[in-house]
Amino acid sequence: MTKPPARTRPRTDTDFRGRPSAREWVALAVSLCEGRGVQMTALRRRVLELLWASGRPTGAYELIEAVTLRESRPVAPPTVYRALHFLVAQGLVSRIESLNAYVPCAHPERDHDCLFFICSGCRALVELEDPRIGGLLAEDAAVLGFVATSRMVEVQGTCARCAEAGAA
Amino acid sequence: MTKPPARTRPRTDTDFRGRPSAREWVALAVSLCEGRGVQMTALRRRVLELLWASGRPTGAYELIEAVTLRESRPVAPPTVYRALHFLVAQGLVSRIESLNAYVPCAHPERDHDCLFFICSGCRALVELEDPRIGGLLAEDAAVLGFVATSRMVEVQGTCARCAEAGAA
DNA sequence: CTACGAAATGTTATAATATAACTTCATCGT
DNA sequence: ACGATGAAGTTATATTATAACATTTCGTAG
Repeated sequence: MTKPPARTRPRTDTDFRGRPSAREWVALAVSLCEGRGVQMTALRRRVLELLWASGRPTGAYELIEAVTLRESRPVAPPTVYRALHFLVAQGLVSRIESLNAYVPCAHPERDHDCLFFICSGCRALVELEDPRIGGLLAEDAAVLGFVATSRMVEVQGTCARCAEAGAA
Repeated sequence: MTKPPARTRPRTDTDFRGRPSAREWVALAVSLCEGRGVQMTALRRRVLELLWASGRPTGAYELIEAVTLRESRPVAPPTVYRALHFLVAQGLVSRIESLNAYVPCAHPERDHDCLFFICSGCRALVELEDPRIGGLLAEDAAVLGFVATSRMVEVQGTCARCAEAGAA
């Protein structure tokens, strides 16, 4: 009774680290940019690699430090912020508003309608696709005559692992 | 086929300004606090009134200025931030993450599962309740073994009025 | 009534996040 | 080479938020 008929199964990557190797994933991003006629420059790529390597939501200033280290030269905020803007615009990276942080998008090849589950215990993030949510949001937007350009759905809480461990 | 069976109708206030008068609404907030045994102090109430009066998502520093004016004395950031934390914790105010701004919650008496539609044309915000979204999020969380404590759903776009006017 | 504790607020300084404005560099087509 | 364009460098600053500690307020136990 409380269980609605399963229509489309939500799909998750449980932990977005892992599966595609860094190289595969970055290569995909590069080819997407080529296909769109936009430039995946060295800097943008570096930011993308570092973000992927981090394996968790990462703040801009943390990235600035990481790029500085990796390039062995000081890199100022606007440089990294510009790269991030580009990557977000290309759908390769999502900004997590409730953390002021950034994550690589697990499936940049698909037009993404992602939900983010953020564990306050371990700071990990799980990205999940559930097209049903997008459908309802579209429906609600239509009722309002509202033309949506982007959506963000972020759920705070405790992941399974941390819940077991009794953390918060 | 594409239309799911309507279960619960979404409900909106179209524009959260208007309907309840400032006095009614603040009185409701006060009585909720009494019922919970928490203190609605003069400062917290002042912040709430100013937020309600503003009629749109309002930044913390804008509120600081407004309180300063209204109280005819300088008020420092922590003072207002503390009031905002309290009001958010009590469900009287929502923080809009994608704007770094705050809005009074239209229906503090109900446990809220609100969606926010944010117009980039006129900066207005529409709050909408759609229990179906909360249901799906709960379902997805369950699949992950994730224990949710709070959610945010924010949709950016253009409201009906601005769309007509051809704004962006 | 006063002394205490708890909660709220005041005060000062600073942290964390992000962008404005302008300059320089690289690349590409002519 | 030349100029146009987009990217990146550079400097300064805006915006948002909190840490840390002092003071006030107020109910209540003694």
